[in-house]
Amino acid sequence: MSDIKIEKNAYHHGNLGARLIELGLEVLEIEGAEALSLRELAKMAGVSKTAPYRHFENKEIFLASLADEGFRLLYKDLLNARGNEPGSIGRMGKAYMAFAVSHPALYRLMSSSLLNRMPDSFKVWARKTLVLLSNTLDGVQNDENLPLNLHDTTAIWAYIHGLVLIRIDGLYPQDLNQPDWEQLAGTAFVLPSKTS
Amino acid sequence: MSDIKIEKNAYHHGNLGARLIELGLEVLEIEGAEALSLRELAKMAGVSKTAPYRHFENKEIFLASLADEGFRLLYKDLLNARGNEPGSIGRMGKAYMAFAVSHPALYRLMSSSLLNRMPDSFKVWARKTLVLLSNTLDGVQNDENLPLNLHDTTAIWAYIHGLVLIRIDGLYPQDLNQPDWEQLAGTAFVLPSKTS
DNA sequence: TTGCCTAGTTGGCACTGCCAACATTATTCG
DNA sequence: CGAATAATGTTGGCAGTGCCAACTAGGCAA
Repeated sequence: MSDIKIEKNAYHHGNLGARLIELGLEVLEIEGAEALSLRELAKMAGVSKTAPYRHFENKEIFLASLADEGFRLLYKDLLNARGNEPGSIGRMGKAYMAFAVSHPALYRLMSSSLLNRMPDSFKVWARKTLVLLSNTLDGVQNDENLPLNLHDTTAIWAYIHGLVLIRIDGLYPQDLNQPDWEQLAGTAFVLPSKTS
Repeated sequence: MSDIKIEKNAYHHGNLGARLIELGLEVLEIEGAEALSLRELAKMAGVSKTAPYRHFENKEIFLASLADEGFRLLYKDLLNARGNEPGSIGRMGKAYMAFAVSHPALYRLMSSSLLNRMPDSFKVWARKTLVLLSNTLDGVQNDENLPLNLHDTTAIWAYIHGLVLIRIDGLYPQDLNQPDWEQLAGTAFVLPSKTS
C-alpha cells in the first residue's frame, strides 16, 4: 500500500489502459483483490483519479479485463506444459495447479461470477482454455478445432478447478494433514464417465 | 434495495446478532454479495448504522459468520440426502449441487478465501461437512468419527465443488450446449485414485 | 439506591466508485 | 497548413462505505 512507486509522466500517458492492467496484476498478487481500487491504481500510474474511466467503463469491467488476461496467462502455461509426448494431461494438471498457487488472487478473480455478467468478448481466453483442455483430452493438437467431448472435459475441469480452489482458499481444515496437492493435480485426469 | 421492510423496535433489540445473519442471507440471495453492507442491514433491522459492531467486530467477521451458517445449512441438506440405502453418495452429490444453485451468492461466499483468514471457530460446519462426506464414502454412519480416507474425499469434494462453481459462476461458455449438470453431479463420486 | 455492564446512538473521518464540466493534446481532413 | 474534432486527462463533488470515539439508555446485581 505504501512502498509502491508512483510514476510521473506527460499529460498523455501513452498506454494507460495496458499499464493499469499490469499494475492491477501486481496489486492483486501483493495485496489481494479487496485492496484493489481504481483510484490507487491511478495514483500508482501517476495519473488523476478518474483517468482510468477513459479506458474502462467501470470497475467491474476493469476486473473482467484482468480476469481475461489471467486466462491468457494460464492458457500460455498450459500450452507450454502440454508438449508432445504422452502424459501431457497430467502435466497440464500440475501446471494448472502451479498457476493458481502462484497467482491465487488472480485465479479467484478468474473464477468469480464476474465473467458471468460480461459479454463474450471478455471470455475469449477462458474459452480457449476450455477448448485446449478438451482437445488435449481427445488427443487433438489443433487448437482451433471445436471440442469433441465436452462432458468429460467439464468433469475434468471441475476436478482441477475445485482442487485448486480448495487449496488456495484454505478450505481444507488446517489442523489435518494436508493432502499431496501436486499428486492430486497430476492424477486429476481420470475420466469419471469412462469408469461408471 | 428499496422494497425491503424496515423494522421498528425497542432500544434493546433483543437478538440483533441473529437477526443480522437472517437479513444477510436474504440480501445475499436477492442482491448478491457486492450489495451487502452492514449499514444497510442495520437500517433494515431498524437500528443505527453502527449497532452491528456490537455483535461483529468487523464486516469480514460478519461475512465469515454467514459462511459458517451456510455450511450448517449445507450439512443439513447433505445429511438429509444421505438416508440409509446404497447410492447415498450420488444423492448427496445432487443435493450439494441443488444447494449451491439455490443459494449461489452464499455458496460463493462459503468458498471464498474468507475462512482462510479466520480462526477455526468459524470453520465448525465446514469441517463437519467434510467429515460427513468422508464418512459416507467409507460407509461409516457415525458422524463423530474422524475421517479415514482424506485423499479420496478431497478428490471427490474437489470435483463437486468445482462443478458447482463452474455452473453458478457461468464459467462454462454460454454459447455451447450446457452439460447435464445434474447427471454430472450424481456421478461425481467415482474415485480417481481407485482407477489409476 | 447505586453503580456497572451491555447494547445502541450520534458525529465524523478517510476512503471508494463514478458523474459533470472543463482542459489539453493528437489526429484527421478541407 | 490550419481548424475542427476526437481522444485522453484534470478538478470538484456527491453518495455511499467501513469503522472509530464519545456519549447514552436500560437491565441487573450488590
